[in-house]
Amino acid sequence: MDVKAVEQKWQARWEKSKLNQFDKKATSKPKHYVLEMFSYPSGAKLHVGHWYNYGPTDSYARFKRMQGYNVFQPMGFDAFGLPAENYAIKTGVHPKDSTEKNIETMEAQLKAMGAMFDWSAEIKTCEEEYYKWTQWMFLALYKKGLAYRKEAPVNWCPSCQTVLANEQVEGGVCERCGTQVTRKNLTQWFFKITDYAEELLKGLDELDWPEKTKNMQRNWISKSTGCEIEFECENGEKIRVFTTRCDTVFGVSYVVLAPEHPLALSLTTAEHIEEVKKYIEYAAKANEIDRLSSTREKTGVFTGSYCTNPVNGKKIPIYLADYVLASYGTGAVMAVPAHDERDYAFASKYQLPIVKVIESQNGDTKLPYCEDGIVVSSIDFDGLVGEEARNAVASHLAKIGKGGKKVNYRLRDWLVSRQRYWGAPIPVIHCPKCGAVPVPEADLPVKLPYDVEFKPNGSSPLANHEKFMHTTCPVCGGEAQRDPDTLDTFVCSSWYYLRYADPHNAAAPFSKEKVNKLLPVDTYVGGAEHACMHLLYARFLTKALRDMGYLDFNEPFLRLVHQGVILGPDGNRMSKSHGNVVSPDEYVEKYGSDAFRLYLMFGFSYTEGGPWNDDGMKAISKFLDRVEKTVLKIKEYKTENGSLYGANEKALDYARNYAISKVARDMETFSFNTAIARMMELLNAIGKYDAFAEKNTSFLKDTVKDFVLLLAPCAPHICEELWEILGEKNSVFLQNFPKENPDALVLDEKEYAVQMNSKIVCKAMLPANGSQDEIQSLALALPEVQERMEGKSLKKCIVVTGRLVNLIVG
RNA sequence: GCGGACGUGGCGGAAUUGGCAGACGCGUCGGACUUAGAAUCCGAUGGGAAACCUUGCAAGUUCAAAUCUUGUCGUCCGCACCA
Repeated sequence: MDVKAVEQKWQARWEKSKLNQFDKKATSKPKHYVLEMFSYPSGAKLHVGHWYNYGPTDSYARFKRMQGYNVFQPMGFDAFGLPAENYAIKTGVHPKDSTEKNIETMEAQLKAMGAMFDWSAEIKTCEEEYYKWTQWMFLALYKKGLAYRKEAPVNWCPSCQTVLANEQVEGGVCERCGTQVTRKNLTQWFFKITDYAEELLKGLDELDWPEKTKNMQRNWISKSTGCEIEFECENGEKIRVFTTRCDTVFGVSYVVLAPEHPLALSLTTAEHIEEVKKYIEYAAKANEIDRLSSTREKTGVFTGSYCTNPVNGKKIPIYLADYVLASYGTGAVMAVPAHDERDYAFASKYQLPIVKVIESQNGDTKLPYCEDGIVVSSIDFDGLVGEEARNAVASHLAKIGKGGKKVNYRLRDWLVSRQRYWGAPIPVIHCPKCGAVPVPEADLPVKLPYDVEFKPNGSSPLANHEKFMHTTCPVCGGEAQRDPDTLDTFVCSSWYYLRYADPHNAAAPFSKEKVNKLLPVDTYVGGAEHACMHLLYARFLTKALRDMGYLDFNEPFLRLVHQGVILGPDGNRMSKSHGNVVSPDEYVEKYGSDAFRLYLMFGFSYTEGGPWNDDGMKAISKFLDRVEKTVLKIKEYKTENGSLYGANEKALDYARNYAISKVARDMETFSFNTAIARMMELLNAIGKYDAFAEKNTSFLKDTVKDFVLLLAPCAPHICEELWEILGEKNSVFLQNFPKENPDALVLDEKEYAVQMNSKIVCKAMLPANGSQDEIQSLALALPEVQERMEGKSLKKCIVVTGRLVNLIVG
């Protein structure tokens, strides 16, 4: 078969007949929205990772289609972003030009893959008709009070020359370029994702997502239930601390503020001011180096002030220390050295009192003792344990007006402004009189100008574009400046799956009706690296849009699958420096798109991935050759012996229906490797039956047809061709996926493993549905059993119907 | 440090969820067809001469463990002073 010609033939036919498009009219079929994470138009060509994401998932989509679903599978490009801009800085090619060119080549390649993408719904996030609505999203959130601007210590990547969201910092390092991130106090735009912390956490329980991913999100949101306690200072200021261990409040020996705490300076006495200022400076610098290590030696400084422990009136010194984070809880903690390792280390170093107020229930209390235990030396609360003690203390604090129960989350608000060029401009105007004013919706989009000097200089490239920056205030009409920042590209990708439902709507981001009909996404497939970024942001935006009345569902992605990673043949991650990059093109050229896709499905467990192997590629190609040969041979047979149905036919019928039932199950669970293994078995069974001199050829032909239908989602071009060769007129993808005939799967006898005292003695054909007694007596009658029964008697017999019988003798 | 996942032939990987470990395929070996090779087809293939031994290692529960429990080693990932 001329694979190339066959691929082109069918791709052209599919396009002409609009076979790949979602049927907007069909109402009787249930919809199924299959989505692959859209790609960033980098470099020029699709890499193995793209094929591995899109190929098998497309086979899943085709499978669902043949099962009778109205499948929607769109594709688009996440086109804004840093790489294009960095490339521009290096080469001088404008990001818009390089991006558009890259998209063009990638479109052609994606089409050559033969996936049933509905290109009529294509999205490119860098186009005005799309980013207009990204800006609209920003304004909608702003109006709802979910977008705000504030000065805060933020993450700054010195290499990318922009601020980053918390989620984009991995271990203190920029997620993109690996540069150490520094901290800066800057005024930036944030989305109030924290308003949804609880729902984002709870919603995970309902989702059909990998547990690991759900746990990563849980971990990232990190809910902690505790208590806020107010310590009043001598000068009347009040310090609120957050603690999960209010049962230790009688053991507080000092209070610590983060160096950035707003009260840090006002609480410092004249005597200590020099030292404190020096420490704050030191801490700011230390922040930049590493405040990451928990093994780092604790440092701090005394402010000279004292506050009062609300439960016992004790006078308590106030310290500053950088082991307390300004951004979590209240930025202040009560230190209980006896029952917290960090406080213990600090107190030991600065010779602060260590007061034991918890005792281990088994009597052995070695400090610092950080487990739950019996409260001691705490007046009314003595004798209470753990949660019980915490409840009692919390309600006491509430009663005296000094605090009470409080829930905290580790999740921070999403910082969305970026000091870069290639993104959607933030639709805000800064007026000297009116402050930050949103751009009226009618004026959207705020167009990204083309002629911009985008060499980074620490400020936003747009800031230097006079024409862009200069504008008038929509409120007062006076002279004003545009916001020079652009939106994080994760904002663009946090709603694209909604736009696909209504991609050409010029009046709104999408119609509520269309989105409610097509969403949520039923099956979403993409890399695991987005667990705490894209996948979290998209959930947030969906919930926010729901609360604003734009849609009626709670979660965007009902089911999530992560594909694994294909490594180089040497087992390392593919990279140019390793010299182990496998380029799909050569293989597609040599073996065809179907063979390449099929190898990716068969050679790995889909969610695991693994090292590339050339021999496996050849093996799959051989399998496809055998398929073709078999079909060509059997198609020539005259249909005869239609009523012949003996043991051989029964065996082939079993193989056929066994394959049908297993393939359907395995395709559903993305177990593509085993699905294809079952098809190989069926092909072997077909070959075996074909070797018989006397055979029922019309039955054989039907079986071969079923085989082609089973394989069609995985090898779409070749199976279309074979389907046509078999004399069929309509596309194989308009056929129903075969359904198994349960009768054919019923066997009279099955091979049982016969065990005596749990050791296998022999194997025997016994009634498939025999009763306990029946199987037992048949087993006992077996010669191999009789032999070993001499002088022994049966104590017990275990029968697993259809599989095994275990005779316990003694 | 905390949390999670994983560990099965020479290799990629299966195992109806506690029921014959090693499906399917690669590789290897043998054979057929060939002057020969390539391709193709057929057969064998966890180890061991055998009793038997085998799912990282060591215990345990069970009639029965790759699967459950505990400990231990190793690999990978996530979080990292979160009070």
